[in-house]
Order: sequence, then structure tokens, then C-alpha cells
Amino acid sequence: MSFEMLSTTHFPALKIREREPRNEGRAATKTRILAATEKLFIIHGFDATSLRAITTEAGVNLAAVNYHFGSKEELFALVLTNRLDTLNLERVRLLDALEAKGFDTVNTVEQLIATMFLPALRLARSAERGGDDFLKFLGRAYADPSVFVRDLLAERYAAQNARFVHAFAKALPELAAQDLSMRLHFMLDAISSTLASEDARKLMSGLAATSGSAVDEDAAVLGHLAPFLAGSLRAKVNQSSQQDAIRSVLAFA
Amino acid sequence: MSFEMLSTTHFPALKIREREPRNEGRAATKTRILAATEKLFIIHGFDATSLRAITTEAGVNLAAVNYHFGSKEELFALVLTNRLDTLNLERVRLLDALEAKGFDTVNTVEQLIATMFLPALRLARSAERGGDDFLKFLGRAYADPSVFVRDLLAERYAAQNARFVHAFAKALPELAAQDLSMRLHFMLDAISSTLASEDARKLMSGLAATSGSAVDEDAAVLGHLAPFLAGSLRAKVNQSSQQDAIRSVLAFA
DNA sequence: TGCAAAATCGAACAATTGTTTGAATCGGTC
DNA sequence: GACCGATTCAAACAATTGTTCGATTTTGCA
Repeated sequence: MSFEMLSTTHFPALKIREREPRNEGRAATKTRILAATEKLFIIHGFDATSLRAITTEAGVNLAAVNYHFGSKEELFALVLTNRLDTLNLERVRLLDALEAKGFDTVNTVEQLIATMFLPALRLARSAERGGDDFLKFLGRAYADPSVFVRDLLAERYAAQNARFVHAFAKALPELAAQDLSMRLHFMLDAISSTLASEDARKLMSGLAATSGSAVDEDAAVLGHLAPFLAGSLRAKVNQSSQQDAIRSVLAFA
Repeated sequence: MSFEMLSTTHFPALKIREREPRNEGRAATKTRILAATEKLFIIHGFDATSLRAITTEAGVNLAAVNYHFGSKEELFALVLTNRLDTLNLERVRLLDALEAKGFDTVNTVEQLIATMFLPALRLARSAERGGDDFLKFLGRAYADPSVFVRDLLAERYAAQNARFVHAFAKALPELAAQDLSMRLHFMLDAISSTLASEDARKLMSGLAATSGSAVDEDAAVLGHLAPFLAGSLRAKVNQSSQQDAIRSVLAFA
């Protein structure tokens, strides 16, 4: 306990030290930079988030970022992998468990979709920060256009992604490889850019609010997500009546 | 005719003037800036495309952009609306025609999807530049994260977008408004980010290559796109067997 | 208390951004 | 050929970026 800290007890509510107490204060700068980086990354993405904006938000000196993290890229790499490593680890853990147990024979696709998205929903609640923020972060990360973020995610999680692609391929044997690839592309791009957009995320939390327990929340969200994603993946190509309907549109143009 | 120009005739093939001949040259600067802007916007987006990169690519002076277009934003607004105005005009024209004629009673959703995407496919072929570039441009435009581009598109094409939302709502009366909104969000976000990605676009052009005429190309692409997008929009929520499958995944976590 | 390492600070660095300026050049007309 | 408006040019502007430097302060341990 320092004298300075004792002195603040005279105005406990008003005069709070701008720096944390010493024991916490040791790591406080790094922690606050990480928190500020997350917050601003969610709002503006990698390119549009400057180190000055971060250090101002965190209330630390500009040079602190380079001192503690080396560079802007190293800082963001740490922020990204902190969140996404645990997410992807949990995803493959669930996939392993389900493959060991054996999938539902008729609703395999729904189970795979649930496996992909359940870890995000659960982390969104268990994380120390507001759950909505976790989904926002996820959306930003996978929708960020900077080459740095894209390369980082592609390299680091290539193996985990391949696991899911193979699992979907096995569950949808009748679907041509290029059709499956296109549809999965669509699905993942849609998820990420949707998570990054404000109003679509509100819809999902609205669905969750209608139910009781935490498990029910997840079930409610997945109950709305999985059917229509599965419907997208399972749809048959070249139905003749559909082809006729499409051709009637082409006739107008 | 300047002396300089006459002197170049000694090396007709080698020493070509960097500036166009006079009559074309009058507007050549503006045209080349517009072309370079499109090209670089497709690759890097709004924020990451600098005026110096544009003017270097176009082979003109840096100050030419501000002289001819006023500002970077005015330049990009022109490039964007040049492409997208005609696209959205064609979209609502098709929608008007189909509403006047009356939709197919069973495959209305497929027809609406075809109505949304056919103009893009046709413009991709009819445009003076390579068709692939048009789809790239479209994807970049709707996936660009800059507030400038997002605001421009949202304001300018709000009315046209609302037309399609209402048409889909009428075609899917059994679907709750919030579910429809979420699914359309997914669909449009997926389209735009997919068009911006290289490999997914290759898949689509691969589909188109398998067929003969231009109309067949469009039919082939839409034949693969429409069914699975329609399957996504039409999927029913809360199927009990699906719910059971999902809950069995939740039990693992 | 004193000392060495760690951490913070203000200031400046070089590079890049969009924009502006004033002189030089071009193009068509009298 | 001389003029004038339109265009192009090199150069500089102020603002912003990530990074580095040296001095100062703080911290933990003797």
C-alpha cells in the first residue's frame, strides 16, 4: 500500500487515480491496450484503427504499444489469436466428440452447423466482456479486408477449416465438389459479414431472448440458423420446374 | 501538330507518345483516371487506393484528379454510380415486367432470385471491360468497409432494395418478418463477399463454361445459384427432428 | 535508503495521405 | 502568328500514419 493510495481515501468516489494501483498497475498498461485495441478493431477494423486512437482510448503513452508489443501487427496478432484460438480449439473438440459418437444419420448437416456455431454462442456468454461484443469481434475479424488479418487467419486456422470441409463433404456425398465449395463459401462469408452488421445481430439476440435457460437460448438461435443453412446446402440442382421458371425470367431480358 | 510529335514518326513502333493524339487526348485524361480507379478499386477498395496509385496507373499528373473531379470522393462516387445505376435500373425494370406478367405460382422465389442476379450476369458480358471485372467490381462495392462507400450505396439504392424485400415477403408469407430479414441479409452479404473473392468466382465461371449460348450460360449459373438460395429462404423453422439433432450436439458442450 | 531495471514520457523521425498553388504548356480562334 | 482559356506540370502544403529516441519516472529488491 502506498501513501498515495491511502490519500485517495479522502475522496473515494471522486478522486480515482488515473493509473491502476501498483500490483495490477504492472500489467495494467498492456491490458488496457489490448482492451482498447479490441474495442476499436470491432468498430473500425485493422487499417482504420491507428495506434494513436488506441493509446488515447487506453489512456497510455503512444510509445507504449511498440514498447510492450513490438509493432502494430504484433499487437493485433495477439488480440486476434487470443480470441480465435480458443474458439477454433473448441470447434474441433466438439467435432472430434461428435465423430467419435457418430452423427445423426438424417440430420448430419444440422449437427455440423450446430458444431460450427455453438462454440461462438457459448463463448459469447462466458467471455468476460459483453456477449454481443464477442460476436461483433468475430464478424469483424473474418470480414476484415486487410491482407494482414486475412493472411493470419488463413494460415493459422487452415487445418481446422479443412476438417469441417471434409465433414460436410461426407455428409453431402451427392453434391458435386465445386457446388459444395461454392455453398460453403457462401455460408461462411454470410456468417462473418452478418455478424459484423448491427441489425442482423439484433435479430439473433431477439431470437435468444424468447427462451428461458442458456441452453434454450443456444437451441433457439441454432433452431433458426441451422434449418435455413442446411436447406441451402441440401438443395438439389437442375430441378426441371425451377429451370423453367428461371428461363421465363431470362425471356424478359 | 507539334514538332515533338512529328519527330516520333521516325520510330513508329517503338517510340509511342505517352499522351494520346489530340482529339481523343482531350478527354483521355479523365477516361484513363476513371479506368485506373476502377481497376485499383477492384483490387484494393476505397481506403487503400491512393490518388498517387491512381494517377501513376493512369499515367497522368497527380493534380489531374482534383482538377477534373474535385476530390477523391467525387471521383469514386462517379465510378460507383456509373456502374451501379444501370445495374439497379435494370433490376427494377425486370421486376416491373415480372410483376406485370405475374409470377410463377410455385417457383416465385427462384424467379425473384433470377431477377436480382440476371442483370449482373448480363452486364458482365455486355460491358466494354472483361466480364469477370464487372463481378469483381460489384463484389468490392458491396463489401467495401469504408463509410463513404457504404453510405453512398445505402442512400442511393434504398428504394430499389425495398422493392425486392417486399416482393420476397409476398412470396414467402409463412415466414416471420424477422426470419425473412435475417435470411435476406445472409443472402446479400454472401453474394457480395463471394463476388469479391477470387476462387468462388472461378467456380461460377466454370459453371458458365459448360454450356453453349449466352442465354445458356446465364441459365447454368442461375440454375446452380437459385436452387440453393431458394432452399435457404424457404426452409422451415422448428422441425422437431432437426431440433433433436441440434440438442444432441448441445449435450456435448 | 539506494540502486538497477522496467516502464512511461514528450518529441521527433520518415513516410504517406489528399489537396492546393502558380508557372508552364497545349489547343483552338481571331 | 498572337492571343486566351483549358489543361498539365512540378512542387509544396498540412495532416496523419507507424516507429524510434533519449530523458525521466516508477518499481522491486538489496
